[in-house]
Amino acid sequence: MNEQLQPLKKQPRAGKAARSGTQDDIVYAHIFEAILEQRLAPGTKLSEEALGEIFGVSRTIIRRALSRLAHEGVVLLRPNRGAVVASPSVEEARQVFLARRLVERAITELAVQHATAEQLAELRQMVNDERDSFSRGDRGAGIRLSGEFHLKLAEAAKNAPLISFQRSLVSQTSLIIAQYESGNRSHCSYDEHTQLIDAIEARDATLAVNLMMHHMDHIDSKLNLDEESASDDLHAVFSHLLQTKKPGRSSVKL
Amino acid sequence: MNEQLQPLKKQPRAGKAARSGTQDDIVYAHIFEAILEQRLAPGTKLSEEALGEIFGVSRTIIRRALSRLAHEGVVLLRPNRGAVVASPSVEEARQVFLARRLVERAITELAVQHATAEQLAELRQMVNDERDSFSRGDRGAGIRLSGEFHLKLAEAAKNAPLISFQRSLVSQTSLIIAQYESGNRSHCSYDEHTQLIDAIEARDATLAVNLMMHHMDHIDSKLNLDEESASDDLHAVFSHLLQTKKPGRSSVKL
DNA sequence: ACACGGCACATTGTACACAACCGCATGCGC
DNA sequence: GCGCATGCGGTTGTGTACAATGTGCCGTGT
Repeated sequence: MNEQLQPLKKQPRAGKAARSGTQDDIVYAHIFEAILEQRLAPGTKLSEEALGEIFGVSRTIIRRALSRLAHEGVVLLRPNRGAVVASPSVEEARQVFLARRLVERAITELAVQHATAEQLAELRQMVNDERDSFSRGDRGAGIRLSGEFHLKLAEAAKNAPLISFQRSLVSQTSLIIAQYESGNRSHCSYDEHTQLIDAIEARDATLAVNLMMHHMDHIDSKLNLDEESASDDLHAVFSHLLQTKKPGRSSVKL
Repeated sequence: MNEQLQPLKKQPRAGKAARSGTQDDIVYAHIFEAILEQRLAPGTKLSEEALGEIFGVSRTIIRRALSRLAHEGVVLLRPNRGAVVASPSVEEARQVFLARRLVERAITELAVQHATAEQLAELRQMVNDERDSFSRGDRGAGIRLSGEFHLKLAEAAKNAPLISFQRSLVSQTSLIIAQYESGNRSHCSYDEHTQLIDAIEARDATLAVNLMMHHMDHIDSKLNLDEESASDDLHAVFSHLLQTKKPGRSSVKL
């Protein structure tokens, strides 16, 4: 219960997604990463005090990070009752995907217009990183990098509100993928990402948009939203029974 | 400096936009309203302590409200340097309007599909309130209600992420209108709103979308973004010189 | 006279202490 | 035996003290 990390004051945190930034960012990134990698299951309670001890900061910092996560939809903040990892219902997942189609189409068109050579190079680099993660079998990093690819693409569209919205959608999508993805197939084939970059570099808006829409089709075709639609509510209802701090033994005694 | 309001603990706050909710909401709504009504000019510094005294709450509450306003883009939060009322540049305004066209189109299509009779009735009621405000000459309330109309429409679209995004876009749009609107024309003709409701009620998606797009055209044609485009960067740069707590005397001595 | 450096003030960032609230368990009454 | 009231533990909500940072002013040196 009180296994405490280093107070992370001086930790450069070269690893993973932890941006070198304020303590907020570090805590935020760590929790977010833990959620994406399913080390924190949907429904898990996120106690402020416990997190504060773990990261060696006060509840103030934790609270801000949780607030930010709640704003992006990956954490649910219940007044007077604490925060839990969000467990998006099938309906919520559908809404997120609908919104994403909309936004990705617009982003693609804008990126065709505005993407610079440098940005395209960065995008190609990200696809490489993504491929590496999958080849290493690091599923969590793969999901995260794949999301960051789409976020980077949004930056190429040069529209601040869309970037912000995309960030929220990508976060939620990652959570949904982590929760609903069927089988062991790679959820976001990097080949499609590469083709997309090619189309953007060729300034072929029609092709790029078509590729993106097919990409979206592939993503949600890999999720078994339809099948679980009946049991979904139950899963959400009972998910708090499955709080497993340690992996394994995650079943509930009946 | 220390003219303090009632501690607002027991104030039912029947007036205006102050929803009956937590203290956060009240402070948030008041500051937001003040910004829309231009009682707080863009660039004005929002000191936590001063606001705390004014509203009779501690800095904790103020800080949350400011954070929320910053999320919606109407307040700029500079680390270690406090919060100021955002002063969107022409470029930022263009980005917001681009995003809004996108979102409003989608919302309109979805609203045609999903709007209930009850929601349509509420929308008509809001148009009435809006007309009343303009006939009373209450420009701030008019801008706010007009924004709330578009937000209500988003709710009819039944897509949570879009609603959240629309809330942010509407807030920023309101600020832009307050800052850039030329002349004294009503900025958002309620006639167009009424026609839009009619088209939605008739389930005529094509007509509704056309009306909405024309509505968007009208809104930004009323702003003189183009004219100020040359001086805009300068305006943003020098806006901190114009911090006028008292109206009048807002010019900078050269 | 101007520029640079240091000091003092003001404001924000953080942590902590106390208060309020919720959920649960125990025990009483029916 | 069942249902409800009440007390208790724990968690969150809020206020406040202290630390850290940024800003502006003033003095000094060139």
